[in-house]
Amino acid sequence: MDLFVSKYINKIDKKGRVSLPSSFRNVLPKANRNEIILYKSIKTSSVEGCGVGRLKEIAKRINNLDFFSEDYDDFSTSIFSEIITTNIDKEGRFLIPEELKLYAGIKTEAAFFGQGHYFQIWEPKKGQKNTEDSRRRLLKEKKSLRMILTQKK
Amino acid sequence: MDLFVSKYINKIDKKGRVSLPSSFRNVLPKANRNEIILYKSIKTSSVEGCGVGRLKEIAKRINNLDFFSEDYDDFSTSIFSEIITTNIDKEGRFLIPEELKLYAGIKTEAAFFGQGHYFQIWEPKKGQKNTEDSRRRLLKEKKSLRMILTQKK
DNA sequence: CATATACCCATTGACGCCCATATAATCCCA
DNA sequence: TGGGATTATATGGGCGTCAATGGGTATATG
Repeated sequence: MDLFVSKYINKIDKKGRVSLPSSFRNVLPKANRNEIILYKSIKTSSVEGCGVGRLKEIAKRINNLDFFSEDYDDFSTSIFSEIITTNIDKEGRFLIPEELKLYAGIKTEAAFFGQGHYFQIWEPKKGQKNTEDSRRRLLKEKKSLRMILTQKK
Repeated sequence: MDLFVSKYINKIDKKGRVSLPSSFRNVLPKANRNEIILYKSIKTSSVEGCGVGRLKEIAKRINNLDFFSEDYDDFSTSIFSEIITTNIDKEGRFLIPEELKLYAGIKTEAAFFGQGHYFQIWEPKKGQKNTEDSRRRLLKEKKSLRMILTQKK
């Protein structure tokens, strides 16, 4: 499985370390298995994360923009300067920077939610609520849900 | 990681020295790890910096502009004639030239913003404001943001 | 000679690496 | 197939190393 799936709740120890769920670690390419990137979610109060490979693709796209345009600066500021790289230790743990923990309201426990090509880290209760809200919204639109699930390509 | 990412705020000591963030130093090629180039940002009141290798890339970008346009002269004058090379000492510190500090309004602290293939140095508060403004502009253009972030492949 | 800059050394706190344990999952063989 | 043995995962803690910072002294440069 090369996608981030499922949900896990892990503890944050005194030093601020938290285990990246084992199944998430296995999604990372063997080459860069000891490094991930974290950033504030744009739409939710959670932290999002993924492997560095995804960042390199984004870098490539930004680099193709007009170098002297305002957009170029905006993208590179909003993306590169807000991204934080974190190292994963031999036990599979990493540190969530203080600023990001604050943004997501995370204190002693972190809830990891697989999102396919990336994952989200929530304060457990907020994450739970988000799941419920999101499911409720989805049920209101069964039609479009069916469309996605039955789509042939 | 071979890109300048994240944000760091470092102090400038009495002698005017400031540490280049460790993760930024690691982006520089092992060969020229003790030298960077600095110049005034064209579009913002910040100082931009990068490894010496990046110069060639900048030259190429400018070369792609219309040779007879005003922009060509302006960019090439503004950038090339104003570039300053600076040495990094054994502790990873360097001096920001007085003129550049003045240009960016930097006094006692320097905020380093990763920008992918280069970085910016801001007076912390101005840098903070720039980040917010830039993010605001981008959110107005959700479409283009999605274009950059969406992974297809 | 005066100022600026490079080199050396010291301090502090954060982080990485190592080792240890408990619990859970998996395996393996009688 | 059952149950003990092995392995993996999550978690806790000690300790050495490194990054950021401060300061003294030598060296250079005009």
